[in-house]
Amino acid sequence: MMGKINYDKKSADSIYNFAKQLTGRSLAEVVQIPENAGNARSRGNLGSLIEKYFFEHVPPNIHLPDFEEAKLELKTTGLVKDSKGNFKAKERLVLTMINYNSLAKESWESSTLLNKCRLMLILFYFYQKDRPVIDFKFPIEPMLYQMPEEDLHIIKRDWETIRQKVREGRAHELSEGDTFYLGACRKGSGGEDETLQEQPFSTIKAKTRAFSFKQTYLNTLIAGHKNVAGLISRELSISIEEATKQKLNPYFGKTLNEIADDISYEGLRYQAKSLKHDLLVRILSNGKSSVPELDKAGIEMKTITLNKSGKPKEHMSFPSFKFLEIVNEKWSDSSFCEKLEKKFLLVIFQLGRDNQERLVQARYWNMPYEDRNEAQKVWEDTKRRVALDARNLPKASENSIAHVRPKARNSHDKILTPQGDYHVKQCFWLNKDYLFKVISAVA
DNA sequence: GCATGATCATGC
DNA sequence: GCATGATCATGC
Repeated sequence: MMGKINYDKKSADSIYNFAKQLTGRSLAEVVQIPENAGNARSRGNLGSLIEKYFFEHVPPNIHLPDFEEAKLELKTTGLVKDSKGNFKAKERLVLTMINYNSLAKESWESSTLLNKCRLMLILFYFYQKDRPVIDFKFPIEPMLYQMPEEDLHIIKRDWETIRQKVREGRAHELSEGDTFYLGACRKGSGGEDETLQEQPFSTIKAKTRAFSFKQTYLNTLIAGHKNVAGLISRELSISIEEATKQKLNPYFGKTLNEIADDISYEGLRYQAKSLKHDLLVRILSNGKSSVPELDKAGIEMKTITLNKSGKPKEHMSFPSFKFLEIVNEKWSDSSFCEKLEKKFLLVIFQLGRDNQERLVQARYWNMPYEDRNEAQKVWEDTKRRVALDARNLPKASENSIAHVRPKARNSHDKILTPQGDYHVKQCFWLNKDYLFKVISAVA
């Protein structure tokens, strides 16, 4: 245990410096946690334990920053390691609960969210399954987070998008795909016994939601590349949509060959089926292999190629699922559900009479609520049928929106089914007829 | 011509 | 070694 250094509750810097004592240590290594703290020692909320035993501080009401005088909100959030051993966010960062009735009346400047979370001290612990929370180490320095100028206008607009949906009486239709960095995430049980909330402009009750920073956005903060110069011009503070359009503008109407020439891309010989996607990533990132702004917002870029008559040539695939997992999964926790709640950047190519594909359109889209419900039916049906016979799954002709088909390296790329045999890997696909409807609708 | 099954090259 | 973002190929 360390000698106790005092801190000044009125000073964010002082609180920040005090918090640094945790770096490289666990809570239990820094302060004595009473034995009688009971369950809290092992499974309690680490954030509350930090407040109580480390800061010895009692926060005011939930609408104010935890350190009211310093206008500083304290957050404690988990890290895990990715396959390369780098830290990434275990989950999204919940900022504050949404009250639909008051949100509808708020302005951004006087909002509960900004008032509470304008300045945050974020403590990152390394999550380890089955260990007591007081033994989780804090492997990296705490972060004093103030919304960066180049992110602020995007977060503000996200907030306005959410408020707008509430003002339209559509709080029950909210989805994380509505927005870029700030999400309205589900909060609470989510099961059959979920308590739903009133909303001001509709009699339909809505799921309990909270404002949160998307996991993808948090990841970029952790990776420390939030300041990389990329898609967005800081001076202009333009929207992500506008920045995308500007980047792609020179290439509309051009063939793949012409585009590749323009950006000195040598890879056209290459036969990967992701050629167009790869080309676009290079354009949007100025030659790099990822686009930080799309990553931050968790945006899925998908290409659609139209045949000569203007209809999509192919269905749209998603990552494969595992037979043994889907049978025990819940729709709201499934990766297909998570994907469909995202925002998509659809980049459209069209095959011309000369058999050349040209870039014709780029648009943002997220899947409407009713369509997500329809996709859920396909998913539920798939779950049910996998348990009965993994070789008999929903076909494209059975539903207007989605179906299931193979997605594998080849016919030998198989995994175990509940029936005990091996069958080629499958994934969910959005039907091309549905995609045609999507891109035909006025933006 | 469409529905379904099979497969590509790449990057991590 | 495998997931990824897709396109190719075949049979009806």
